Amino acid sequence: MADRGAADAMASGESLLFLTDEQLRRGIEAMFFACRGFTADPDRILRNHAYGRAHHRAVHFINRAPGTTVNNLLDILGVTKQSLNRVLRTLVDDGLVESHVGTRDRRERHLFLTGAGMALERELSDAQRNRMRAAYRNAGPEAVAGFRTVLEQMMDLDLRRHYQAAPEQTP
Amino acid sequence: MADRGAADAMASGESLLFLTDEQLRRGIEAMFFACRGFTADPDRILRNHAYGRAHHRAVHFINRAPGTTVNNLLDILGVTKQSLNRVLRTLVDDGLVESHVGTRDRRERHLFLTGAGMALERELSDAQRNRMRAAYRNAGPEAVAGFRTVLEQMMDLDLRRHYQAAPEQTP
DNA sequence: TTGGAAAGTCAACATGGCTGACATAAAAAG
DNA sequence: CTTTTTATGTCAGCCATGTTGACTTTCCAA
Repeated sequence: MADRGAADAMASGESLLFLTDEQLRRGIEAMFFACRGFTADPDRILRNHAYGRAHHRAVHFINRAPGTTVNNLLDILGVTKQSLNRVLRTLVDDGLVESHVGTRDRRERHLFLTGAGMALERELSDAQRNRMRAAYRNAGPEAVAGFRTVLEQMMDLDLRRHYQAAPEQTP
Repeated sequence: MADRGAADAMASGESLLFLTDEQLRRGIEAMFFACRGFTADPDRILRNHAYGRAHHRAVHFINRAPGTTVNNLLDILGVTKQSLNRVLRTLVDDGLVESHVGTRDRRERHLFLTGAGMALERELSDAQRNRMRAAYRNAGPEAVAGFRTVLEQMMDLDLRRHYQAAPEQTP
C-alpha cells in the first residue's frame, strides 16, 4: 500500500489525486539519475576534445537553428554573455563555429557550424540519440508518448518561448 | 510528415523502428529543458540559504537513507570525497546534518538530518514535488506511467545498483 | 601485529557560472 | 544630424564545485 506503482495509476484516473509523497519522490530521483545518465556519454566524448558541457550546449543549439544570433543563444541558454562568449570564442578559434555579420542588421552576428563543428555535433548527438533510442525501445511506444507528454509539461512551467529561433542567410 | 508526433507512435508498435533523428532530437531537447526546469525551484530556494546544488543532493540522499555512510554517499553522488567533504562540513557546521560514529564499525560515520536539516529538505522537496505533481496532473495518468517507464530505462543504462542503501542506528 | 579500509584534511588547479565596467559599431529615435 | 539604444565583445575578479595527489588518524580484520 505504501507504493501503488505506475500500473495502478494507469488503471484509474482518480488515482493521480492520491499520488503519495513517496511516489513523487521516486519520480524526482528518477529525474536526477536520468539527467546524469543523459549527460554521461557526451561528457566522456567532450573530455577527449578538451571541451565541456557549455560547448556542447552551444554546438547543439547552433546546429538546431543555424544562423541564430548571439542574443538568441543567450536567451535559450540562460547564461550571461561573458559566460557564453568564453565558450563561443574557443569554438570559433578552433574552427568549429563561424560568425557572420548580419545583412539586415550589421550589429548582429549569425552563428553557423563549420564542417568540423557539424562533425562534433554529430558525434555528441549520436551518443545521446543511441541512448534515447535504447530507452525508447525498451520502454515501448505508449511509454514514449507519455514520456514526452510529461516532459513537455515540466518544461512549460518555465520556458518554451525560446523553442523556435529565426535563422538568416546561409553562408 | 516531417513530424509524426507522439500520437502516431502510440498507434502502431512498429513506428518505433522508424523514429527519426528529428524525433529523437526533440526528446533530447525536452530532457535538457526539463532538467533545467526541474532544478529551477530548488536553486532559487538554495540561494536564499547560501547553499548550492551540491548541498541539495547531499541533503536529499541523507534524508532518503538516514544513517547512510560517507562511502555510500560518495558512491551515489559520484563525486570525490574531497568534493563531498567540503559540502558535508558546512552542513555539519551549520547544524543541518549530524555525523555519528558507527557501532558495528567505528571507522564509519553515519549521517542524519537534524530538525533544521529536515526543514530544509522539506522546503526543497516540496518545491520539486509541487512541480512534479503539476506536470503529472496536466499530463494524465497514462502519460505518467510511460514517463516513469522511460526514465527508468534511461537510468538503467548507467546506475541503479546504488538505488538502495543500508541504514544503521537511529540516534 | 600488520595491512588495508573509512574518513578527514591540505594544497593546487580547471571549469563555468556570476558581476561590474567599459569599448565599439550600428541602428533607431529625436 | 545628434543622441540614445542595442548587439556584441572584452577585461578583471569572485564563487561554487568538480578534479588530483599526498598525508594522517582511526580502527577492523587477516
